[in-house]
Amino acid sequence: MKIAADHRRIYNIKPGKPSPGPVLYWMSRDQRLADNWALLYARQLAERYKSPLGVVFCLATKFLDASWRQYHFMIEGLKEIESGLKKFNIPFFLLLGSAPEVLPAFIKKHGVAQLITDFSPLKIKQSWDAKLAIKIDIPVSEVDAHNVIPARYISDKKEFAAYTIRPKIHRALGEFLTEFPKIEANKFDWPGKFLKIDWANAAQSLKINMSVQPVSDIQPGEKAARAALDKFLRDGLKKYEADRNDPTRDGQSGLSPYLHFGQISAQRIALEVNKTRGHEKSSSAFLEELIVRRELADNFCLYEPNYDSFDGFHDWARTTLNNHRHDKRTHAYTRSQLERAKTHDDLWNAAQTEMVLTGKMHGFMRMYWAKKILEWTTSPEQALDIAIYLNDKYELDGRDPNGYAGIAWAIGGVHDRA
DNA sequence: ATCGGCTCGCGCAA
DNA sequence: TGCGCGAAGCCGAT
Repeated sequence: MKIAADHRRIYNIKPGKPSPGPVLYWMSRDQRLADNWALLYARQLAERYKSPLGVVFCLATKFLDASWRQYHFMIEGLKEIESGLKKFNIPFFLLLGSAPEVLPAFIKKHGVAQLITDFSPLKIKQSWDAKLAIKIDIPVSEVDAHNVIPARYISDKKEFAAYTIRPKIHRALGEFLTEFPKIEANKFDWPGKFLKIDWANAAQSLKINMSVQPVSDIQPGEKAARAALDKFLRDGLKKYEADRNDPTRDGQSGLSPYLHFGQISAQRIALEVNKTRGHEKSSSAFLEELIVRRELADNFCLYEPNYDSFDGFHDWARTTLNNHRHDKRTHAYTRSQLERAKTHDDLWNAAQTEMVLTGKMHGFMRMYWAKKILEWTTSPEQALDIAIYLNDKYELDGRDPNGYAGIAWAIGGVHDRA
């Protein structure tokens, strides 16, 4: 008996009756084969309609402020998916360009009958979905493969703070924090031959900043993600409660780059943490970060279109920030000075340098880092722009709802007390 | 260092 | 309508 994807994970972007023909999963945010509800659902449809199944990834020539560091991390993960899909009789296609630019022709050429995609609350993915939907005439469904509790299901509005979403999440966990079925090989062959993907050519198509180099001590991909999880379960979890907020210790999980690219499932991490025993305080603190705070960030971006601007802050926060627009700054720095870690503050410079060199900043330092940018620039709008620019350009886990929500918290009091 | 008063909107209980 | 409460609180008095 197969476990079907929960209907509450599925949202019809474009309703319609599927005709016979191939099922296509347009993979975007959830770049993995294991524990992926969008892939499982697509596989389920292919079984029901006795159809071939393919997976496509559309490589946009640029994505927000992503640089070669993040594209490299992502492309290495996608290479693993290309080879991994072979044993499931599912071809992997890489198209160069954004989905609304390149998918309609592909769908037409291959007679695709239904399209499945994964869920992201970010404006860029939502707008790709909408633009694509009006260009094609087949049904399109979105599956929330990223959240343990689907974002559209847990709440239909912008939550005020963690304490308003937390009880909803805890009530729903019993139903959603369940084991995944294993993906099985598809029974129906995709017609035609496939060329091996030319990854070098794909990299050359990018119009991005190539000077931010890949990092060497975080290995990309689904296998590396699982290894990092196993290491955390073995060595890190027991010290998590005590060490996580000390930037001089290695007390955090290090899983956020993998979570950001969907190279590991949060639900998988939660299941494995729940299998451990004896570190209840650490486990519950970690699950609060992994589930409540992460899914609160998705909720913020889904229901607040101004998640990356001043207008997304509460009235009381905008009032306060407006009242202090002309306060004298003891230090005022340009974006370039901040980017090059040229401030008077050794601690801030160290955090900034850590991010530039390693692609991550300790979570506790991120608060200090962002709040000082507000203090040392001439307007909250400028502070927000600079924080987002730096975060998106250097952090492996940038360009993520967590980043936008975290920066909005630091600069605009989002999810904080008034 | 510690303490108490304070913000203001949400959500539950009554 | 009242009341308790909030991610790593804020601030001034002692």
